[in-house]
Amino acid sequence: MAGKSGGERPLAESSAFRLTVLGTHLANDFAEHLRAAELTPKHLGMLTMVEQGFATTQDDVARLMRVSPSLVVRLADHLEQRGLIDRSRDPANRRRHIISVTARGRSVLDEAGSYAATLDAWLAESLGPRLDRELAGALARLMGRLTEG
Amino acid sequence: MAGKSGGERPLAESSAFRLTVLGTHLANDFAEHLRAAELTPKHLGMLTMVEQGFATTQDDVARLMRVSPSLVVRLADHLEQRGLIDRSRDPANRRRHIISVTARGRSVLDEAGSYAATLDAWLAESLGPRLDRELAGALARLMGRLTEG
DNA sequence: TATTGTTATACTCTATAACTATA
DNA sequence: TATAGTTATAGAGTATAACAATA
Repeated sequence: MAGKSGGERPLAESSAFRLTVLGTHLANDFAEHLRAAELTPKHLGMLTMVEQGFATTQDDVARLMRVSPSLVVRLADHLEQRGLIDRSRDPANRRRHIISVTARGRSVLDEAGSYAATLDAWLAESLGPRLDRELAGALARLMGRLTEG
Repeated sequence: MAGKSGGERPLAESSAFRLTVLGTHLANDFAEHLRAAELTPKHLGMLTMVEQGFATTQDDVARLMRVSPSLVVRLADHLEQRGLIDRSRDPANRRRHIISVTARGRSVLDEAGSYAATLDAWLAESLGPRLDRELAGALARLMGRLTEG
């Protein structure tokens, strides 16, 4: 009886597990939508982290998104080639690249936001007004935890 | 002014976008934890869908998880080799493989559930009792939508 | 002719390791 | 000696297409 049916809640009822399932489904939706622009959800994530001011260098992005620095190079190359970000040396520390989102990058974010609104509408329709508002509140809090720590 | 700053909520405040970010982070945590057992989050997802009765054949799994049938073959091979599922022909329709979770499979799910509980604890600690309960309610509803449709 | 599953193949994503340049 | 970024390489994950078996 070593941890056999250990009294805990089953995996399928765990909020963490449910968040991964839902998150994966929605990430698939974003991926399909972004394919036309030759972008992936990770590109969008990086763009957002920079635009929101949570990351200003590639190193920031790597830590925040928990991906390898070499992947950030690829993402940044890709975004820069398409004119969605600018890279400039930090004069204070010439090892760093300071990333900024261009006007075209912001318009990509706007367009993605408008697609996100259609997904949000599906959520709202599934949840009804009260649960939808409660979900939004919880997610806002959790995003804060991710970007702070 | 073609959809420039189109009055919508910014991407970063979309619940759908936040769910993908959170879901990806948590999926990373699951992936790290599962690595020791040579399993991925997708293996766990398949195991759960079968154990919960939402999928009984490989085709069900493919549709429910939105992955290709050929990937399901690989996942099933992997799980079967480790004794976590059984595959048997459906006598009523000999094209189908009926999947069932073995005792060892259930103990893997139990162990994963106990890891999920530690992630849930982090969520609860971040949210406090009320938001945590509200999140759980919203997620339960949304999971229902995924498995029904 | 459509469904279920399988195999062969190729491609995308991502990490690791070795390297450059700054500090 | 440590940090930021890059390059080269290899591995994991996944889809597509062609196929076999059954309905």
